[in-house]
Amino acid sequence: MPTLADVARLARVSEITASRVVRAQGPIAEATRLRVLSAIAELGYIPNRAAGSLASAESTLMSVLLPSLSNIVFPDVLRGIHTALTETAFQPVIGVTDYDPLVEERILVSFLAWQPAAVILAGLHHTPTARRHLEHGRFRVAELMDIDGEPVDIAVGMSHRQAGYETGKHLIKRGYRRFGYARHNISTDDRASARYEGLCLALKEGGLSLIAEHCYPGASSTKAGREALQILLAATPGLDVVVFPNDDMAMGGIFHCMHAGIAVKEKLGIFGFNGLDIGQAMPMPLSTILSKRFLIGKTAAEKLLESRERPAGKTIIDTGFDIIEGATA
Amino acid sequence: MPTLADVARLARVSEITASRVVRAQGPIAEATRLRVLSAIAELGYIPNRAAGSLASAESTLMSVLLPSLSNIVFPDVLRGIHTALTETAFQPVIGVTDYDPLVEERILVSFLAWQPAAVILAGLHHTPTARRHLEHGRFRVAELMDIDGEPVDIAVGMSHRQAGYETGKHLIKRGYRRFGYARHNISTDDRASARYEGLCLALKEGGLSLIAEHCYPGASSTKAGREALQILLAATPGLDVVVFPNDDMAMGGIFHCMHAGIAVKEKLGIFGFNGLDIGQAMPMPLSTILSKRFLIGKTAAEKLLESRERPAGKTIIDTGFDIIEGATA
DNA sequence: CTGTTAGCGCATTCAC
DNA sequence: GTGAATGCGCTAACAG
Repeated sequence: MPTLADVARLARVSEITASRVVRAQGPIAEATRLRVLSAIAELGYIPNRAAGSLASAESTLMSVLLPSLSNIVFPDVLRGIHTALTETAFQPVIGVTDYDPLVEERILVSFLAWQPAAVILAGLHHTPTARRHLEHGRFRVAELMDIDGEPVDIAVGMSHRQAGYETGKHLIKRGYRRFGYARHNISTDDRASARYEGLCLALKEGGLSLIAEHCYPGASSTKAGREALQILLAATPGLDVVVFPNDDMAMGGIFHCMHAGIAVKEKLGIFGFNGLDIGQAMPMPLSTILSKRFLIGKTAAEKLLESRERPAGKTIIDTGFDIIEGATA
Repeated sequence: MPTLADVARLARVSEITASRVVRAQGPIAEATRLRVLSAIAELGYIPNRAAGSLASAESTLMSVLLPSLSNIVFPDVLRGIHTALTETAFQPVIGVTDYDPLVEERILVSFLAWQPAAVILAGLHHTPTARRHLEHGRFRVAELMDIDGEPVDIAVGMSHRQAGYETGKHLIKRGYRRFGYARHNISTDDRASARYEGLCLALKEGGLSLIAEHCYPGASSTKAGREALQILLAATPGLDVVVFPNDDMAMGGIFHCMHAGIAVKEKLGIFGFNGLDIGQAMPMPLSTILSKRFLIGKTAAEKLLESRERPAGKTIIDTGFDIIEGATA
C-alpha cells in the first residue's frame, strides 16, 4: 500500500505538503497541488485514516446507536443521518441496542475507542456510566427521538408525551369514549411509555380512562397487533376505539377487523403512531401521528457538523408531529 | 484520556504486558492480569483503536455497503450482520449507495482508508475500479443477495433469476395466462431485473409472454404499486395476474384492488417478492417469495469471521428461497 | 507557500 | 512470563 511518503517522494514535496493537499487544507500553490494530485492518482494512494486519526486525535467516524432495526423507523432515522453525512468526510458506525441500556453502554464504550467526532443515540435515558462518558467526552452528542428531558448536548425529536395527549384529545373530540390499548412487551421503549402516559392524561381530563389493555407477549409487529386486538375484543366487548403504540401494530388491528368483519371507524376506531407510508397507501388510510424520522436524523447530523466543540448551552430541536386524520378513527 | 502507559505504570508492568491483558493474548500470570485489570478499571481506560489499528495494520471495522434503507429489506440484512458481530470485536461501518455503482465505488474507497477487516456489499456488479480494489485488498469480501455470477471471495444469497422463473412456473400452474408486470424506475436494481428475466423465460417456455408492463416513474413504494396497477389495468383490460418486483409494491396492488372492488386472486392474481411480515399478516396473505434476508446477513458475517485470510477458492452460499402460496394468487 | 521536528498510542519482534 | 526497542502513517506546531 502506498503511503503519504511515497506520494511526497513522487511529487517531490515534503510529506506535510502532500498531507495538506489530501486534506485540502492550508495554502498550496496550484502547481504543487496538481503534482501531488497526479502522484496520488498514479500510485492509487488511499490515506490511512487510522494514522490520521491517531495523529490528530480526532476521527471522521460518527457513532450511531439505535434501539432496533426491526421496523422502518430507525432505518429512516439512519437514512436521514446518512443523507446529512453524504458529501462530508464523516462515516457512521452503527450499533443496535435492542432497547437495552446496558447493551447501549457496552457498545458506546467500544465505539469511544475510535475517538468519534460525534455520538448519536436514541432517547435521553442512559446508564449512569454511559451518561458520564457522554458528558465528559470530547465529542458532540445528539440524543434523538425524544425531547422530554435534559440532553447532554443536543436533543432532536418530539414530545411523545404530548403526542399521546393529543391522540387522546383528538379521539375524544371525534366521539370515542370506550378506549382500549394494545401494547407490546418492550418495557424499555420509553417513547411508547410516554405516549401511553400522555394518552391516559388526556382521557383523565375528559373524565375517561382506558377500559381495557392487552400486552402482547412479544416484540412489536403487524401480527402482534392483529392478535392483541383479537384478544382485547374477546375480553372486553363494547370498546369503540383501540390505540396502538405504533403503525405496525395498528395495521395488524385493521387486518383483524377486516378478517372479523368489524367496520373500522364506525364500529371500532383504530389509531397508530408513526405515519408509515404503507398505512397511508391503504384504501382506508390509517389514522395516526406522523413522526418526522428522516428529518430527525438529518437535522441531528447537520447540527452536529456545525461545530466540533460542544457549545456551552444545550440545544433542543422540536421537529414536531402531525395528526393524520386518516379513515380509521 | 488515560493511555496504556498510564495503566502500565499503575499496574507496575510494561506497556506490552498491559496490552496483552487488554487483548487477552499471550501467557500472562493471573496475578499480573488482575493487577492490570484493576488499573484499567480504576483509570477508566478505553483502548485507542486508531493506535491499535495503525500498529497492527488491521482494524476491527467491517465496511457494509447497502443499496438502500428505504424499505425493510436491507435493514434486515444489516440486522443479520449485526447479530453475527455481537460478542465479537467487530463493528459495522455503513454506507448507502442508492443503487449507484459509482457511489458504491466512492464510499468503498473512503472505507478502505480504515483498513477494514472485511467488506460487505450487495450484488456482484461493481465498477472496474471497485472490483480491482476488492480483488487486491488484504481484507475479506462478501457479496450479498445474489449468487448468479463470480464472486471476489464469498457470495451469499439466492438466484434471483431462478426466483423469477419459479414465479412464472408457479403462476402458470395455477392457471394464470394473461400476465402483467409493474416495475419501478431503479434500472440498476440488478436483482429485480434478474427476476424479471427469469419470469419472462418461464412464460416463454409456457408459450406465453407478458402482455402488459408499466414502469412507475419513481422509487419503489406501496403507493407506487397502487398507482402502477391502476394504470396497468386501465391500459390493458383482461389481465388475470400482475407480478410486482417486491412486496411493498404488491401490497399497493392489493390496496388498489380493495379500493376498486376487484376480487383478488379470482379476478386478478397479485404476486410479490420478499415475504415481508406485513404481507403475511393480512387477511389474505400475500402470495410471494420469501427471501432470507436476515440469514444472508448473518451467514455472510459469520463466514467472514472464520478466517482473516482470503482462501484460495471462492465460496458461494445459496440461502435459497421459499414460494409462499398465500391467498392473492 | 513549504519544510523540519516530534510524537500520537499501540503492537510487533525479538531478547531475557 | 515479561520487557526494550522500534516503527506503524500521519499531522500539529512551529520555523522559514
